[in-house]
Amino acid sequence: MTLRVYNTLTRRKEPFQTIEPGKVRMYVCGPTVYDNAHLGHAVSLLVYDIIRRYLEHKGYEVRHVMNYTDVDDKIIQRAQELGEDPNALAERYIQAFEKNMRELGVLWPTVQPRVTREIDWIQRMVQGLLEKGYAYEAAGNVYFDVTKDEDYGKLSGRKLEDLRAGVRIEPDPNKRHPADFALWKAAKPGEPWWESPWGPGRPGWHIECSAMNLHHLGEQIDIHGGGQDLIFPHHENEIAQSESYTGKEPFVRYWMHNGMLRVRGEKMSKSLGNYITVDEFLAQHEPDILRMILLNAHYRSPIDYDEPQVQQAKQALARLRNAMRPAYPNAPGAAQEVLERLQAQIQATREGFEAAMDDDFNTAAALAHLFDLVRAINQARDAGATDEELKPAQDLLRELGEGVFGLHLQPQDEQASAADIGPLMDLLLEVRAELRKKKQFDLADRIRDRLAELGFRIEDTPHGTVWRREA
RNA sequence: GGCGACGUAGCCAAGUGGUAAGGCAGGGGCCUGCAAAGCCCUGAUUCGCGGGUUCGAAUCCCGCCGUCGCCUCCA
Repeated sequence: MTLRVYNTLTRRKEPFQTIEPGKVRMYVCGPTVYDNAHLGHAVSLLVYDIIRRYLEHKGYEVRHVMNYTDVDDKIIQRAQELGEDPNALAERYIQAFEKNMRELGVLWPTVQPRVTREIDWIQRMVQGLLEKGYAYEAAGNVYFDVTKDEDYGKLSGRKLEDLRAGVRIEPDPNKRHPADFALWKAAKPGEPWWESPWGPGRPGWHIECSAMNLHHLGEQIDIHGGGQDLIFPHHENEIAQSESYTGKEPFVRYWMHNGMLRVRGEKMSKSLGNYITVDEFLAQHEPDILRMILLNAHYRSPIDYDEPQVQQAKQALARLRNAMRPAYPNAPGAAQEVLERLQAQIQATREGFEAAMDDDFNTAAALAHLFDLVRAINQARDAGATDEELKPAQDLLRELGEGVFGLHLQPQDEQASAADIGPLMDLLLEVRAELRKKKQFDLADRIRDRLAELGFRIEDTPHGTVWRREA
């Protein structure tokens, strides 16, 4: 089965073929670091994390680049408001962002370039675009001339005439066409600047990604990802710059765009003020809950964030985790027929999961296959299967649920601490079993309740009492 | 105004020509002293609405209604 990926450029799912066999060059647009990350940023991180995990699961070696925009209007403005050095401000938010990345458990990008450290590559591209006649200078600025680019608008499906008509802000008098965009911006007093052939200034927003791609991945790449809100103008402009500069098409084989996170039907964004920061979310919920919310939908669909969603994800996650629980105490072993059914489900799950993921990373369908496996595991456990007998199915659940989806189905620390208190817990449960035998349920329940307060859940199954630590 | 996406049970959601996955919530049952977890059974004759194409459509076409995104910085 081959992977098929939806390409925004062609608006179709296409067979996934990399430039170099077995290797994927993937670029994902990172944040502008002028404030704390909100859940929208987290969605993007998690979506491409899951995509990358699946590619690696399939055996690809992924070179994953995620940039930081660490110099731009908003950073400068914010720094001026706070009386802080723009570089220091950017650095502060990069650190905060990376803390969130660690908390969310995303695989670390191979390279994390920053605009301020790529100035020479950026200038080289600007210069090249000028020389080739795709750009022009005006008052210390350099603009890309969209009329020189034959197929400008192909990604977002826009025509130049429409853009001219639809301009909402007053056109920059330096621009020849309203859709022209800055490659290099002349520095205003008090702004960070670099020396250049066109005078002191700094890079425009779009050129950085083109330059970083060229520098870290090459003239042509396999996957370029980002939020759907970046399709226009950001990615459209990237294509224009990169293809005009290198003369090679396509710049990107597969343009991927994730759906927006919404709140009460509207996009979660800074400007609307309807956002929840990653820190705020993580103070209330574990990161896997956000992962579950995403896994339950397709990455290209918008997702509404609300409390019911969170609760549903939480319950679903608990169901996955419960399947990882051990066999009942003194399990006698399941009947041959039961084990055969479990074995058949293992096979069906592996195949179904991969087929779903191969279809443009259909995580919702893949997750459904995981739940089928969950049911089979629980059935087998109820039928008396031993740990040994459950192991192959649970191993698969862990391989796919943890390895590909990035969930934590069996936290390491829980197991470690469990080992330490095991004997103590056995003693307590022994006493409690005596109490129950003597029908002293008030005392037995008190032990159960008190242990629950301490974070240990006791459950009396038909086969004996089991306990586990609760998060 | 232009470009694009979406509308499937109470909720989330997959499914893009062959007769509606999965999860959450709910109801009934099993198990249990109770609880929890788990298991079994249970829900859309129907996929925003109206036409059309087809032997057959949630899936294709046309129209309408509604929601959202982009066109300005945004993951």
